[in-house]
Amino acid sequence: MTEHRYDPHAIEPKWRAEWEAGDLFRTDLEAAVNPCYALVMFAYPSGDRLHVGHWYHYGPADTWARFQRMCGRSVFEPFGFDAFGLPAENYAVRTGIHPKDSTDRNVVNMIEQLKTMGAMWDWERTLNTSQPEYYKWTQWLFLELYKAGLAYRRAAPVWWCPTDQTVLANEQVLEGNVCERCGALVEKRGLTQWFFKITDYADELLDGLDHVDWPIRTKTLQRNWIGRSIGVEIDWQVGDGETSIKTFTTRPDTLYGVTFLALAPEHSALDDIVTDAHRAQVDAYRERARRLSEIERTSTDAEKTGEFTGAYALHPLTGEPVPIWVADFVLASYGTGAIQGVPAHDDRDFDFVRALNLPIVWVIEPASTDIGRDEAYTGHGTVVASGPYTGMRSEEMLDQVTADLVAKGQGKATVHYRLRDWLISRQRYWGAPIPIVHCSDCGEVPVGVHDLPVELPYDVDFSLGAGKSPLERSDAFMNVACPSCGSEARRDPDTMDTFVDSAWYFLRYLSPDDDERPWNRDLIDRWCPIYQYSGGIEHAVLHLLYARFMVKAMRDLGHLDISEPFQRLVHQGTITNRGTKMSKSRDNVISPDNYIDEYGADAFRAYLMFGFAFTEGGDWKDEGIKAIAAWLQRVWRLVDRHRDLWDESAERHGGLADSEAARSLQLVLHRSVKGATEDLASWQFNTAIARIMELVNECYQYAPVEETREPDDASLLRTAMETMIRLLAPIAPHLSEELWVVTGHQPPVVDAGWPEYDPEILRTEEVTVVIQVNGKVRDEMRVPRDLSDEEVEARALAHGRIPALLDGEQVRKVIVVPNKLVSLVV
RNA sequence: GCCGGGGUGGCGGAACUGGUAGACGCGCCGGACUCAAAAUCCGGUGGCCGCGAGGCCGUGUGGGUUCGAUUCCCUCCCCCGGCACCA
Repeated sequence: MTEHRYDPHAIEPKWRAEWEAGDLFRTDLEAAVNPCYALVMFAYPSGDRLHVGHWYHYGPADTWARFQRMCGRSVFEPFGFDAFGLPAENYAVRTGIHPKDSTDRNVVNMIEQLKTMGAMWDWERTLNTSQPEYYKWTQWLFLELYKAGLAYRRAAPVWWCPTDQTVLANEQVLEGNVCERCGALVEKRGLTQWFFKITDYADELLDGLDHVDWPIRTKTLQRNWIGRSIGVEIDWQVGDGETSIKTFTTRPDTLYGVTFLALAPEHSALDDIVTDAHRAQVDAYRERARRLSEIERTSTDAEKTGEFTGAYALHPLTGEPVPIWVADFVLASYGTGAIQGVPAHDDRDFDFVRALNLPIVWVIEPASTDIGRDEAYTGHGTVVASGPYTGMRSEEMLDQVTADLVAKGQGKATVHYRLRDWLISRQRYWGAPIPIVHCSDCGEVPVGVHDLPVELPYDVDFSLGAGKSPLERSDAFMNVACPSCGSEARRDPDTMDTFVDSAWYFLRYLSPDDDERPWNRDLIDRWCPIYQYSGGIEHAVLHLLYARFMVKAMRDLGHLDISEPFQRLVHQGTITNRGTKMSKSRDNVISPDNYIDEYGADAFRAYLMFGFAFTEGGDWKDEGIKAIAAWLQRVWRLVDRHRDLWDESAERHGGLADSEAARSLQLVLHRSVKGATEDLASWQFNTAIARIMELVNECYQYAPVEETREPDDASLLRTAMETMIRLLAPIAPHLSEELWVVTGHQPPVVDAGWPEYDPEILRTEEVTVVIQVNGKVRDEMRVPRDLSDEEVEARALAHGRIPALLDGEQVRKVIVVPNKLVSLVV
């Protein structure tokens, strides 16, 4: 028997070439059986080398997809590139290399490396958002939304990044004032920009979350971001009823606790209501507020300030006058820009009256009495000092007072959202041009569908202009005949947010070469919603929200029949090095290349799956990959040592050996299949591999190196190893393919079917039952399965040292958990 | 502050609906093989006490429910992520 060494570098390229030659991963989309669209978030080609993060995400995702295919499903696993965007453009500005050139080069290099992963990607169906064949349809989407009134242009205070020289969407501003892309501090500017009306879908975006199988964390992030507040708008008459002010509150049950109203400094009614005696101070206050940055104004630490307007509003229920203040902690952008001040039951209002020495009126008593009056009580409780409502539960009053206000015409039930419309225009070069023409006669005119794409010109000075889109410098691009009247007009110089590109790419994968329509509706009906999506949680309120919006909007415009794009979602964790995120500036980047050169792609994949819990990630350890590489060698040796079992000339025997060792192997075999099956299905790769390790260990136990085997044993051992190879196939695809052939089978192992287990075999004849005395484990016994409770109790009482432990004491209670334990209480 | 997630051996991490805590692996200790080492194969490995049988303790803290709690309830502490004058 010659020893054949496991050499990943010989095996891996060989099998990848075979798979490619056999067109193995080109899914027949029309003839799909039980379709499984396995989607990974596509890649951003900003560098040309894959990093550990790519492998950590894509390797396990492919393992999951391979598992599904082995289970008999038609699996579609595409890959593409999110190629437009800031990093490529900033790189271009820095180096002078055109973003198209660097991006195209990076894509080629990345594909080459991605192929070494041995994944099932269908490279015939790939896409690149920076290609006209793709962005033509991104522009088409824009026009569809525009026609439906879901894309509109308006002047608004928007976030501006001074470093990237462009506006940003709210979702791209982190921690209140940091650019998601470059980390610079952003500022507010009043600009005319394009928006998508995502707020029209706020309710559906919220409610739809109840019907998708996503991590709770992610759903919570989206829910908080959308921020639905159900409340009531209350009308306040000012003076003799000439003017009225609307406030928004979620707590109308505190209405009798109102001691002031406060308006945002930008509130439009201020000029009308302020009295002459207070006008100078109020104007000065407003001017001060205007000068303060958004950051300073919205800082929770800042001492609250305000100015009395001299005006009073009439309390809608009591008719009492309520002083009206202007205060900068009230935001013009939320609700009605005016609030009812209830210092007793709102933290901010409490701070406000503390700073300005205004009165406090308590109207809700907490259930517990140990709450002092040195802070606001924001919970619910019993209503006091509130006219006819006194004595009610505050929750009750909330509904009642809302109904009463509505009936009297002094209020209406309203819902407010934190979500704002999606700002999609960017003053940058490297993106899809907005397909709008500005005509001095006709105004904004959409480009005709047949004139799409509006091509992004290559030959443009893409250096950063002072707040202007680089495209604006290109007369060749800008000057165009008005599509409506034919007179000279100018194109919109902005490009679209790259999140527009990525909001629909998954629809395009199914028919990436179709130049007649953006997507093939029949195929989408068959393959969508996407059965399984995987990617980083950092997109929880960006890409994942935008894509959901886009699908819903396209459904309403009659282009789709689905309401949610992604049925199931998982997030990979992050791999760190020495406890911190890998980055070039920290000089702690782990390069996959070195490890793959040393251990092979299978070992690299397997390490990432075994060394971490997929959704958690963790710190890179060199010893970890060494260990898994050694284990793959161990697997190889196991099969290699027993090659003669598959010798054609040897006579094969059926039947199972009836020995203790054989029964044990049989049991572990079926237990491993069960465990690996369940764990792979739920992305628990580390435990799936643990189950396979147990099987390998058991095979070694069963056939120690020096021992000869009986023919019957050979049959069982052969089955065990063949099963083991198939269980390993999704994880280490190259090695498994090789072993599958070594053991006399036809490739590919990915179509060899998934092993099944026999639940009857797992139901062993004997079970170990634990005996507890007073809750402590004292002994255990082997008994026949499914023994009656009475018999188990009787045996336990007589077993081993149990009688001695009980020492004649009366057993007061006995609990029997069938086939597991018996608990004796004395 | 609010919302979400999490705290388990020296380490990575397991544990189904409450039922033997620590699977699997790393590391470490021991054995076999070897002139030797590496590699490999086999065994051991939560802590403390004990020659031993065995006992006690142990899943961030303190309490509770239960025959039995990593799991359920309450209190508090710490870590991670998100949101943050959103009314």
